[in-house]
Amino acid sequence: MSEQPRQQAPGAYNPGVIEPKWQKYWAEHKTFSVANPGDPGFDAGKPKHYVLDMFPYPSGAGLHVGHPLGYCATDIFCRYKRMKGFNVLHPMGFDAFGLPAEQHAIETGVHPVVTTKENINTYRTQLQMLGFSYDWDREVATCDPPYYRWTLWIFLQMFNSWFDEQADAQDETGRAYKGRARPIAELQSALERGAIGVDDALHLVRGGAADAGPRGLKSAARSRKWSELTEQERRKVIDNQRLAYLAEVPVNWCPALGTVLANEEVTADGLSDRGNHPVFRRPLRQWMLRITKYAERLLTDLDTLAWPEPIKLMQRNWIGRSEGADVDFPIATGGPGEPVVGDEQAWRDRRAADGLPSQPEEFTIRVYTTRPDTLFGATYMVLAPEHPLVNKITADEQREAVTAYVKTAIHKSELDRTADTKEKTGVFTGAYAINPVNGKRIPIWVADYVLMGYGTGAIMAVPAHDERDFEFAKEFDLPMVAVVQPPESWFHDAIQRVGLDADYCKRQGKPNLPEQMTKSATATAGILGGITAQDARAILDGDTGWVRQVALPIYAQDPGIFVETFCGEGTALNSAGFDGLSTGEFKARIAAWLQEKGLGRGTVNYKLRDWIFSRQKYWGEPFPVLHDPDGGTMGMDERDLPLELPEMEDFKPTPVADDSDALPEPPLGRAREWITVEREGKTFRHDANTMPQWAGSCWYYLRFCDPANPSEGWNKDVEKYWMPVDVYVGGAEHAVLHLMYARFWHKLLYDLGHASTIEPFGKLINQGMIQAFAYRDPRGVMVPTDKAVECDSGTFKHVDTGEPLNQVIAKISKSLKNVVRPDDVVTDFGADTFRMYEMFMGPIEASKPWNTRDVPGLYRLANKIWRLVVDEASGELSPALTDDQPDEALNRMLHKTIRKIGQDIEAFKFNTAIGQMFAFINCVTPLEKRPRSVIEMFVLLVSPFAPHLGEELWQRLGHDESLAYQPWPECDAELARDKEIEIAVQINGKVRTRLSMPADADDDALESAARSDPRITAALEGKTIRKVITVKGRLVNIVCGK
RNA sequence: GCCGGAGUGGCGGAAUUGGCAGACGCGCGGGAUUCAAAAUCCCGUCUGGGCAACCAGGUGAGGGUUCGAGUCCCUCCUCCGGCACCA
Repeated sequence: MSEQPRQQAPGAYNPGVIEPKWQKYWAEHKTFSVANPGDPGFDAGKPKHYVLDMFPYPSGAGLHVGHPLGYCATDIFCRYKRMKGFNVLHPMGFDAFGLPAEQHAIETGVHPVVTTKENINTYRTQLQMLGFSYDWDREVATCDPPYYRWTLWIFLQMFNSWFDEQADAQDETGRAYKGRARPIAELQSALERGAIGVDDALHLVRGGAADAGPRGLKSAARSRKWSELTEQERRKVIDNQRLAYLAEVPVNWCPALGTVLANEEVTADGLSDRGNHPVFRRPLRQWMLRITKYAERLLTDLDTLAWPEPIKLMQRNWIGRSEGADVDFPIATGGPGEPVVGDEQAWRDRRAADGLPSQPEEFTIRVYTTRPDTLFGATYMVLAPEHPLVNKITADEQREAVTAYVKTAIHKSELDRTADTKEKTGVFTGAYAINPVNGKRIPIWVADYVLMGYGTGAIMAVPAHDERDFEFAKEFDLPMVAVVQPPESWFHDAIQRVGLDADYCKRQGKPNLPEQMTKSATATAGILGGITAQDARAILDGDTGWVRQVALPIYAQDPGIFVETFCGEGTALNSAGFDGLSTGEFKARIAAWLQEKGLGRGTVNYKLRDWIFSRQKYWGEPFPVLHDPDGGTMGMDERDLPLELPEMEDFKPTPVADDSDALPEPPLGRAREWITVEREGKTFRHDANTMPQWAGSCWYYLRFCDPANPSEGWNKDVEKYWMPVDVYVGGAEHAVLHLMYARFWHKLLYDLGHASTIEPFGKLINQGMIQAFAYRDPRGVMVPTDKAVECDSGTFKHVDTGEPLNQVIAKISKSLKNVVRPDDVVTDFGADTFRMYEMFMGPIEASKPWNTRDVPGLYRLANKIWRLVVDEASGELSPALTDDQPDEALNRMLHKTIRKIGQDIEAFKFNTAIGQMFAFINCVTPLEKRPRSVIEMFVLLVSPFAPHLGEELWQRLGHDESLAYQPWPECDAELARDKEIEIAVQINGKVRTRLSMPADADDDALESAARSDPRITAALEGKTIRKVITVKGRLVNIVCGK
């Protein structure tokens, strides 16, 4: 640190002394511990406020200056709220399970428990050093058995619940909605009573992984009564409905980390969120949480939250609700390789004769589409490589090609499969389906541009009106039929911008058409045939008239001639009885029509997937279940919780090759004694997986309410008092991870009666990222900060090479060596200065660069505040302090400051609140006499920002008690009011002069004052006044002409 | 590609939501104090012209609405964040 402050005078401001003093005082007096309802000392007369920080993962590096940004904000807010008379719950804890500790253990052999404890101690020391007013009695760490006991307990609640989509439910305000979780026992009894049929219980919402589950059972148990099912079948029916369930699903397998990852933990590049290792798809039997059942509520309840709109939007996009239709496409009869049997008429006849929807379920392909209005344009179908029907329908002569394709597609990493090239690949299966709306036979392909994870894993392809299908059809020369007529402007645009597709025309026997078209109008006319040269000219000029006569017929006949496809809304075409309908009307009608014809139904679909909840790791919560030898799984008895992790020394995953089919064995699998449980002569096994990092943070805000409760996760009454969290502050990187998962758990707990609100977090504030300077060499390569040196006046050079460097703003990262630790700043300037600097940097939500150069400005502020009270030379109270009453001007400044700081804290605008402190200081410092009452109030105003300084000055001003619960100063609006204000006088919108006017001067007074001002009369000389606009308290604008 | 957010002095940022652009801080320049320095205090600091009062221009670029635009509308550029073959 270049600028070392020094203390000389005995009474000089010395944060190195006063800060530890007050931190000790707060700890000893438990100043910030807050009582729960029912506890001694609880004050029921006060309103509550629950202010929560996103608790940190205690990494080995300790806090850097980015972490405390949000913590400073909430601390100021909490201190303010206490002074405003609230019971404030402000806890802190540690999200302590997770990969890095385990990685570290593998590298160093130090047990995660040890490193985690050490890191937590470091974090706690750093946080206390910054003077945050947490209630440390409520500290929790998610890796402590007394904590994760209840994480397991919540898991058991999920395991022992099902989601009843028909159930009536209401939120805490009484608003009614459908669908909620219920105990699984209620499903069982309903099945026994026959209140729910087996078929209903088997009806599984798509998107749940169980959909791909026991297909055999599905048809075997279908249409049978509960009493007719075997015990095993019954158990499968029940297990299929649990909100926590086991399923074999394609997962994101990361060999380098030796674990499976959630979709949310895999980046767009197909790399692991943590560590950037490649991730592969492979099927594994996994614990899943049925978050998809909550998709609708997670979506609609966003509207009730005071969250930043961009975060809500990210969640909406992640949930990805869309409306469309499911349509069943029968597989063509006669079987693969056999002669074509069905044509349109034959198919219709058969349907009519049978009065039935075509074929048994096993021989239809169900697709989901958001554009059922384009059904008549479906000219082929595509199955995802993982689709279960691929194998069944593939014709013998295509089998080899299909198998090879499927194999490579499935083993492709996410990276390859979503690579930017997006070149379409695929293989024909040899089989055909019947387009159910017109009976046309259409080929069925397999292609990896269709994803098993979305919709039904199969699509109807409408190349004329879908970009991907269009590309695919062009690649493989599949037929296209236009069924939506685009608006005229589209034709102009398409032809002018991208023209016609030369290659396509060549392949289709229309050689060089676009090339020649552009040459001359006559050539165009010749090529298109049947149109005049004039029309052709019009096409080239992009004139309007030609669309209906020329462009549309070409398009209707073969949309492939155009380079682009039309995916927008228009008017139906080539769609039998639906021709002429707008896309909207068509969509509205077709759902009912499909249903009536037994071909499909309107559906809602979500992108949200069920949550893959197992990790093949040691350092996480173990699953509170027992697997029996028959393959069944039962939840542990709640009384046996917690299930503690076994002692282990080696956490390495069993190595498995990237593309091997061998199952990876998690470290827990090697803890033989722990994992096997003998009971009633049978050998049960615990699960070798653990829960993902997010589990513990899904409910920590509930434990904070009642952290020491030994017999429950939290007491219901206490929860009811504190919840919901009123203000939640943390980084935007959790927009779709933690914030979605926690909402899901909370809703589930609400359904089961363990939580009293449908949402856990009321107001959410996303703190911005603190960045730091970094340096870029002439080639654009980033250079670590310690390799850069400042030359004269703002230019930088490389230490070794001497090359000039550009100073840029970058993320704080170890590799750039631009990490700034708060410890150094606290050592040099004190925590109060650190806090005020972070708050003064800019708006809390904005990203902004740390600049150590700016810190002394806030240190100066702290010193100036100090000197208002203390005489530096003697260490006594400043002789300028008097018992006089403040004059009018000083009172105005004081009350304006009270108002501004209070308003700004409420609005989380701490930067401008500190700006006001500067203004106050600049006003008061020069005064020779400073009324003590005014200074005392100011000390209170400053104290949330600089609490150590505040307490010390408060004490020196003669108060025995901490100021933490002193009433916040009240603003007297009358005293704060300006009597005289400056009015701008404009001529034609340009300020010509300023007048001092009484604050309450009316429009007439303003206008006449403006008109009589000599400068204005001079400027208006020879001009006619057209209009005069007056804005009370602001300005007068005189509009005039020559 | 799609969806968000943001572009204001040398730097961080203000601007009562359509009303005096650049508050406040940093930095820089000048001065006071000091044997000297640190610390502290005072003055100046958007750009161009003028000794000055003052004049002209100015909020990423271009257009528009308005008495008046950093703020609202249209087109475009740049940076940051999210999603990405989602049928």
